[in-house]
Formats: sequence, structure tokens, C-alpha cells
Amino acid sequence: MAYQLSERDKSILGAIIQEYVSTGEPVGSRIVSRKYMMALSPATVRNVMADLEELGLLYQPHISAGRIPTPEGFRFYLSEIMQVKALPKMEKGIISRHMARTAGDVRETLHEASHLLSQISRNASILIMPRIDPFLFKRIDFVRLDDSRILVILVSKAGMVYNHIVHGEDISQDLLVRYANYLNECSADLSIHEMRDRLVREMSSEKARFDSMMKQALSLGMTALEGIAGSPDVYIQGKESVFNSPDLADFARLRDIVTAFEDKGKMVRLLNRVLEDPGVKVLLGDDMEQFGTDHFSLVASGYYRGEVPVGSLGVIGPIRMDYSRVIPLVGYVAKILSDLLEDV
Amino acid sequence: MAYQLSERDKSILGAIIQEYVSTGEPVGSRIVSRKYMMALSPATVRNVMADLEELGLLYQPHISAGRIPTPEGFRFYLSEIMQVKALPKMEKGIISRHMARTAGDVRETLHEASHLLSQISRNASILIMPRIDPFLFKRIDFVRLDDSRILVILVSKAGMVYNHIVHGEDISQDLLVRYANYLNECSADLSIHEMRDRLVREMSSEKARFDSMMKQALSLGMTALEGIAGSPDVYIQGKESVFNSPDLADFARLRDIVTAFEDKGKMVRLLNRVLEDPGVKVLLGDDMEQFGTDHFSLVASGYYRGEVPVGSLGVIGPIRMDYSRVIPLVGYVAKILSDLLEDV
DNA sequence: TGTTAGCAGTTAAGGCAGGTGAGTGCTAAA
DNA sequence: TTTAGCACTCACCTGCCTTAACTGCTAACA
Repeated sequence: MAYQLSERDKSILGAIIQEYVSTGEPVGSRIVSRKYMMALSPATVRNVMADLEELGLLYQPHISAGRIPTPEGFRFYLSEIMQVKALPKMEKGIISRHMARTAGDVRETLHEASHLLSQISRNASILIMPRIDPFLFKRIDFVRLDDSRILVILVSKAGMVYNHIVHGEDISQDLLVRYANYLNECSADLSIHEMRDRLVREMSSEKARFDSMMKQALSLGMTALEGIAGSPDVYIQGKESVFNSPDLADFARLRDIVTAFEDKGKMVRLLNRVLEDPGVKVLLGDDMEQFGTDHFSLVASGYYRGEVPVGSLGVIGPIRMDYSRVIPLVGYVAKILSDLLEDV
Repeated sequence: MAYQLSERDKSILGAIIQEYVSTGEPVGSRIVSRKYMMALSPATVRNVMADLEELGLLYQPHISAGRIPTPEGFRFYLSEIMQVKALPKMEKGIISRHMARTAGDVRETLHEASHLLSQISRNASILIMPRIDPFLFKRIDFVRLDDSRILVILVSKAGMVYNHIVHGEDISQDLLVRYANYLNECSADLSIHEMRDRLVREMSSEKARFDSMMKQALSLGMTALEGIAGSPDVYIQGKESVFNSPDLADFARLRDIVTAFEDKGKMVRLLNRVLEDPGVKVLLGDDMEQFGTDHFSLVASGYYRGEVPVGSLGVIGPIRMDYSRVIPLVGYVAKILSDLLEDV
């Protein structure tokens, strides 16, 4: 949706948003004229504000109050007006150093990324654990737990351990070890995605039809991979920071957001939307209506191993957020994280 | 601290607490007289209330208001006055059935326990994951990740998978496999605690001094066990229910509790205190001051494998909680959980 | 001596009136 | 097209009053 706004209109909208972001109060024409647009009188600003309100970019909480940007107003601001600041050198330094320190242990690296996001943005951060697929396969093991249950342990080269219980009878522990050996041999140095492809191919090959041991192994491997690739994990850190946001003095909103934090499934669905294409995305307004409030906004980006998206991370906070700082922050953390993942 | 209270004093204190728990409002002398103690006039009740206030069991938010029990008042009520109700048959049924359904998969069982606690009590529930020690050893594996790091995977008979990265060079993967085989053989059917004891013993035995392979294996096993036995995990479920408690309309209190939820370390320390002796314990008032508010209370119990404590669970909520319902609930869930753990 | 009735005193809370200030829309002039 | 001026609106604060829920105290009572 493109609005026909003059440069002057844009800079007034920009001034209103800047002022609102820093104070949280409705902003009136006089303030804008005095603090931002010395060249224009309050009356002129008022005329422009009336136009912007008509377009749905601003609204008045009550007739004699100043204006507040609508979610739509923020959206327009983000796409047409805001200039993303470069991330300060110091923050870049902190991020690279802290992340580099954890290199090698993927789980640690992810924790650190989420931690840095919430610390630096002073908002809650959210991170979806990587899908297992793109990582390199290291080893698989089967352990018989009892008559009916087999524990599958899968290790990626990065040192992530996934485990899953499958049901299956009539296979002795000895046989399980041989299955595992077979799978380990034929999957060395593949990504887990490739490994799955290969299993599917071999299953339907001539050889499998006659070698029942091989067939069993393949089928067990398949079942295990299906199970393991299941539901992703979510970290949310810094939840308490939502209490620092004064526009949340409203009880109902606070409840909505805390409740939403608990619903991991919702979070995953939301975050997965940003994986669709690369770069930092901002979700606000309607995008977040599943939260029960449109006063929140999510700045998120996918992170990648090579070209392949493996998960996403971001910052979640009140809609009045300093986007020009948070956007480059999320972008930079995602980049460093992707760089580190490439090496493992 | 024992107070000298007559039976009449006790039943008035009981009435005040009951009324306060159900309404959340300060309770006055007239209500007590009309609803609970028809035989006594408000004036008489007033006299008693004044005494109870002097003892520190009640307080008045302001001079012309009714009385509210102090934490000390609750504590006295819990130890001397309250009758624990039996848990309703229906709830018992629900609990046993749901828990039994997850039998075999310990992780699932724990989730279910925590979930039931928060559902039935309509408060947040908290559960500390079992310490690994008392479980039966199933299998250990070493996987070399790179030149310096070795991944240790330990599986308990219950199907819990623990993993940990240790640093160690100069041991080839082949050798690691032999170490693992050795440890697996000599630790079959031991609890992990016993396994640790045995490793310590063998380390200092004559044989180890001369068999360098054995010595290496033992030392690696020890390091791994140390690492794995590290920090326990905490589940907290139903956090959003703190919003349903009207006496929390106070913003600062809400923030304190949500912040405390985030601090897992604090939670573990708190919960570990209830492990010291068996049965359901109630922590309130001073016990909870680390939370920044004394308006919360924790009803918790250890859970056991046989006689050995492995973790603890409980319900956390506002100090005005229906203890006569929550206490048997926590007790019953802990019992069922302990029973299920015994079997694995 | 313990219990009660009565009464004066305290306090929170709610409703109402009036004043203030921030901000608006509209109109007319520059 | 911009601006100044003006009347108007509304939230918010203040002070004032009333009401209701309590209490503590005292004196009378069984």
C-alpha cells in the first residue's frame, strides 16, 4: 500500500514517531513544530496531521489529545522514512567477541546469540533452535530400552545430540548395533538432509529388496529421522523486560504477551514466517493479532548454514521500539551466527 | 514459635483466613461473627482480633479496615489449625490415569506431572528435573567431535539421554570405543551413583596402576560423570495464571514474580531446600524473601526413586492460596511420580 | 469476669464542581 | 499556501462532601 505523501508530510510523520518512541505520550502539533520543524507553525503541522489521520497513519486517543502512530503508520515509517543506523562499533565488537568465544559448541552459540539480543536491545529475545536437516551427520546409535521401545541417538558433527524413542519389537540389541554400523558407514560426511534422501533411494533399490538386514536398518533409520526432525525448540530470554515498558502498565496487554510467550507453537509459526525470504523482517499490527494485542512487534531474521535456512531469531517488544537500532542489531547477530554455523 | 491461643482464638483466626483466602479483601469483625461464629458478637470478635494483631498474626492495612493475615499468621494456621482435606476421588483418578499413560518415558512423565499440578491447582507449577545419580546405568558412548572435544552420551535405563562435551586430546575414536565398551561392561545394572563409586575405587586399585588403557578409560568416565551431574533443569508451567490472582494487580509484585521465574538458579536453590526431609513443605514469608516480595508461597515436595531423592516439584502462587487443597495435591502427584520412577 | 451494646472516631472511596492546560478544528487574513 | 487567532473539547487535578466499613473504648450487663 503506497501513500502519496510529500517529503514534508513524511518528515512530520517521522518526527511524530521519533517523539512518540522516546516519550510514549501522544504528541501534539506544538511539540512537533518546536522540537522538529522549527520552520513550520503548529497550525500547519495540525493540517498535515489531520491528513495523516485520514490516511490511517495516526490516531487520537481522544479528541483533545495529541496523535499516536497506528501500526499502519509504523509500517509506512519503516518502509519509506526510517534510515537504519549502522550498529555502533562497540556493540559489533561485543557481539563478535562473545559469539566467537562459544565457537564449536552450537548450543552454546545459540544461547549466547539469544542472550546478546535481549541484553543489547533491552527487550525479550526469541530464538528457534535449528532444524536438524542441514547439519552434517556424525553418528547414529540405537539402544534397546525394553521389549517395545528403542532409543535413537543422533549426533551431528556440530555436537548437537538429538534423541527420540521409536517403537519396534523383535530386533535384538546386537542386531541394532549392526544396523547402526551400517547406517554410520553409508552416511559418513553427508548432511542429514542428504542422508534422508539416500535412505529413501536405497529403500527402493534392487539391493534392498533382497537384503532383509539392510532393509530393516534403512526402515529403522527412516523412522528415527522422521521422529527427530519433529518439533523445534524455542528459547525466549529477557521476558522480564516487558515490565520496563511503561505503555504496558495496562494489565490486559501484559497478560496477553506473557501468555503468548508460553505458547511455543504460536511462536514457532510466527518465526517461521520470517524464514521465507532472507533479511530482517518486522512484524507488527495485523501480523501479530494472534497475540491478542496489536501493541507488540517482532523484529526477526532467519539464520543460515550456507544458503540453507536452519532457524530464526529476533527481538520482541512493544510496538514503539527503536527500530533503527534493533533492526541492524538483529541483522548483525544473525549474520555472525550464520558465519559460525558455516564452519561446523 | 508456639503461641498460647485458646480454641476460640484459633477458630477465629481460621475463619479470618478462610474468608480472606476466598475473597482477598480485609475481613472485619462483623463478617466473622455473621458467617462463621454466630455465637459471638462482633465486639467480642474485635477483642480477639486485637490480641491476634498484637501477636503479629494479623495486620490492618489502615486503621479503619478489616484484618489481613500476616505470613506468620498463615504459618501458624498451617501448623496448628488447618485440616488437610483428602484429595477428591475424581482428581486422584485423573492424576493416576494421566501419569500412568506416560509410564516408561521419564521425560514425558515429568512433563505430565508438572502439567497436572498447574492445571488442577490453577497456579504456576515448578519442577526440578531429576538428578541423574539414582537412575540405572544403561550405556555410555564417546564420540570425538574434533581435535580437542569429545562428546559424552550417557543413557539411563529410563531412556533419559544426557550429553556433555569434555576436552581431551590424543585419544583416537577407536580407543574411545574401547573405553566405552570397557565402562559399559563393568557398569551393567549399576545405578549411576554406584557406577561413580566403583570408578573411584577402581582408579585407586592395584590393577589400574599398571593397565594404562583402563586408567584412561576410568579417568574419562569420571570426568564425564562429573560434567553430566552438573546443573539441573527446571520446568515452570502455567506462569500466566499469576495474572488471575487479583491481589497481584500490583505491578511491582507481578514484576518480581515473573523475574524470579526467569532466574532458574534461584528456583533450584529454593526447591532443593524441600528435599532435606520428606513430605510436603510450605515456604512463605521470610522463606521467599529472595523473591523481592513476601506475597508468594511455594508448596513443594521432593520426589524419590525408592528412598533416594531425585528432584522436587511444587506449586507456586499468591500467599493466599487454598492450602487445604493444594497440599494434598502436591503430595499425591509426588507420590505417584515416585511410584512410577521406582519401576524404571 | 467475660461479654455485649453503643458510640465516637478514622479512613478509603466515590461523586461532584470548578479550574487548568494541552490540543484541536475552523475561519479569515497575509 | 501558510499562519494567526479563537472558540471549543476533553482529560486530569483539586478540593469538598458524603457514605460505608471498620475500629477502639467505655459502661452496662449476666
